[in-house]
Amino acid sequence: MQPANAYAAQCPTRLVLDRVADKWTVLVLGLLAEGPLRFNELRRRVEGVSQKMLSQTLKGLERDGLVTRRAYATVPVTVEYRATPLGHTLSATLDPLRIWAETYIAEVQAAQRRYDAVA
Amino acid sequence: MQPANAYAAQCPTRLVLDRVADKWTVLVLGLLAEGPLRFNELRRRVEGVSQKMLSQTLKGLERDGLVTRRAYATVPVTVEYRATPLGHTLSATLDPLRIWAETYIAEVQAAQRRYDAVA
DNA sequence: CTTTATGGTATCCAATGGAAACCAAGTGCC
DNA sequence: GGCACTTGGTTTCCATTGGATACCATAAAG
Repeated sequence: MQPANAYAAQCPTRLVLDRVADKWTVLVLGLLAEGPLRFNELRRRVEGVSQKMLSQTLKGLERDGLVTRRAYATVPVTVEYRATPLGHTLSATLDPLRIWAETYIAEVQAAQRRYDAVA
Repeated sequence: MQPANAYAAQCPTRLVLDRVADKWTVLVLGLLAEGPLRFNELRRRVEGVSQKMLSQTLKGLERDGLVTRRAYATVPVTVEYRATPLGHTLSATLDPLRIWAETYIAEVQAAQRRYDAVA
């Protein structure tokens, strides 16, 4: 088995990076790392996500073993999502990304204004 | 000014997260953090990236102040890209993501096989 | 009897991504 | 002289994706 190398096109790491380097994944997993949430609660908290994309994102996260889904036979049905231990390790590495965005947003926007002024 | 919050739809942080949570951005910036590279060298190293997407990714990174572009009037023209200090801070926060992917790839793939076996 | 809530799926259209062709300028090759 | 090859792109076209909207079953509340 070859060493993992995300820069090689056929490396399976690339597939994982694809899934992980995704806007909704970062946001959804970030919330689930704080505690379990239900579908519509996630939908309200992650502003702008459509039902389709949230459903799709959660399915992907579940398939990757990052999130578990539990349905309760209440009425209406209750479905609870929570991060697995593996999901928590990923969320922990994604936290700095959200923090970076919030920290350097002003610098990035200033750079954008400079760039756009020239062009 | 409101505090940055990536979960709010209108928050500019969301825009930054969009750009940053991108496959090609992660890979390209990761290489440029190691040292300056030319366009076609990047293209060869980031396997599978098309000229269009590489060009687009680099333009975005430049606009965000994460990468600088320098053209030399050689023949054929030489264009060199390098990470800015800001770009280095982002790359440093993205490194753990690539490392996570390479570390846990086996676990993720095992989870996928389990999931697919049930379905 | 209509509205509300749950957690989705189905459908449609716009936007995005990728493959391939094309471009200019100059150098080497035959 | 003429063809191919290099650089760093842009353009064009088509397939895939994303998002908005409508729809579904079930049951409780008003």
